[in-house]
Amino acid sequence: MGITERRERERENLRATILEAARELMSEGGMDALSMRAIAKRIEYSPGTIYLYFRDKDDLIRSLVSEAMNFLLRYMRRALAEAGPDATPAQQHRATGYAYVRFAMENTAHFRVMFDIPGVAQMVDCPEPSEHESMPDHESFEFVTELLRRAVAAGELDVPEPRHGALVAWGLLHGLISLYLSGHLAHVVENAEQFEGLVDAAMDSLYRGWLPREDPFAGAGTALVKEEAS
Amino acid sequence: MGITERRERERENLRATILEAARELMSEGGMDALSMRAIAKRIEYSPGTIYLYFRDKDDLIRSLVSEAMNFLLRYMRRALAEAGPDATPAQQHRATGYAYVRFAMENTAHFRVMFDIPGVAQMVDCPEPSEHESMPDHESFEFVTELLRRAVAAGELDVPEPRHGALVAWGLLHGLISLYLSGHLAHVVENAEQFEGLVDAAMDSLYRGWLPREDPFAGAGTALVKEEAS
DNA sequence: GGCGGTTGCTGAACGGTGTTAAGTTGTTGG
DNA sequence: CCAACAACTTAACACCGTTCAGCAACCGCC
Repeated sequence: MGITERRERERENLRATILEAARELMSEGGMDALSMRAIAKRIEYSPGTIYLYFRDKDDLIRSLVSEAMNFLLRYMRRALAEAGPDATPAQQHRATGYAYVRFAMENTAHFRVMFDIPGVAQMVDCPEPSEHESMPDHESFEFVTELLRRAVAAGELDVPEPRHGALVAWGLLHGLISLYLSGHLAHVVENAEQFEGLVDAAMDSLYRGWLPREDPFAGAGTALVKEEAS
Repeated sequence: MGITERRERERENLRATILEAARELMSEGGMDALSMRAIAKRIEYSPGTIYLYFRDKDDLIRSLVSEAMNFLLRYMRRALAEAGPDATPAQQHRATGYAYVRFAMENTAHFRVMFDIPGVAQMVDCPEPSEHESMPDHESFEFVTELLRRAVAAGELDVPEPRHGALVAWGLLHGLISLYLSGHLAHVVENAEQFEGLVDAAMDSLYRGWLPREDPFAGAGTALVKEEAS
């Protein structure tokens, strides 16, 4: 059965080659440069060949996103490892946040294909059953939530609802990155360093809101800024 | 000179008609449905005609974005008016935040064209000199910053750097909306009401971090969660 | 009144896109 | 040895943004 195995291997090989070419094109020229014909030309195959390995362009992008998700996960794991074994849960959470930002800065094209394309989330979430391994999208999210939960258990933070808290932190960083990458902050933050400062300030604001209070009555102050009219 | 004026009026009229058709197509079928040919068919003109009123598809989109920006601004002004004349600055700030979210929910297509398309910010920022009235993009941003500054002046909030603070609030809401609209929160927040709850929680976290503290030493706790290794 | 020039618009074309179906190889198994 | 199959190509289809020659209808002017 060595022959059929070699066939299988070669088949997987071409599939990987296609994905690699797609990844390169995306990184080099953005999403516009990612066309089926361009991929075909780069790997020196006919455009039709790609459709023997991917049902769709969407299918191909789905694989690209899945790849990028795993890549992001590695960023976060590495940040966790670099934070050291005696880092507190809150420190670990902050480290994963920075990893998210760093991933977006160092792999802008991947970040964009993950989050800019409408409907890509549904695509990755529900592939045809057993098509490919499911995405680590909310796997990593659950992981971050767990960090927050541990920080609460340790008395380090006071997050009313860790699930919400994780979402808030994610949204905060994601929004800042998104606005920065799309150029809407061009008039406010001029370069990457300034943006890092902004991220720092954002995290400070967030964690300061989550600090446990000695004064048991201090929490009531929140109502101050709550809107009364719906 | 009534004739040339009528000509001018008719010209502007067709321009407006084109924009209206584009707006409708965008709202109905998303960004994919917004093609020059589809616009032409809808207004019953030849595709080439559009190029007599807009240099580019980008130019057309730029106008669409400019429109949407003004629309968003109206949302925020209205929210401010509805908040009442005796609303505190912080309450006003929160109201504009909700207006931002409401705008995104009720005009998803407009929101997308404003923020999803790469490079649209630069397009709107620097149109050819005196092409059209400049965008209210960071006009509204400056306005929100001012609200925050006033809240600080009134002793209602303690925001170290209002400019950063406004960005953080913007990023937080924008990120949550962006993630929600792209479907990445589908597994965590199931419907619009849950999302509103999430927005509430996010705002609570944010403002809680900005509450002024009686205890002058409490602020030092922020360092607790700051990462030491770079 | 007729005429040159301008204006507003058309329709076809060009090169690009994703996608598919028929056709062409080369290999393999009975 | 030949039928079946797999991998791949080729050519087409329908769409896209964009351009440009041409064509009526109208303008001011002689």
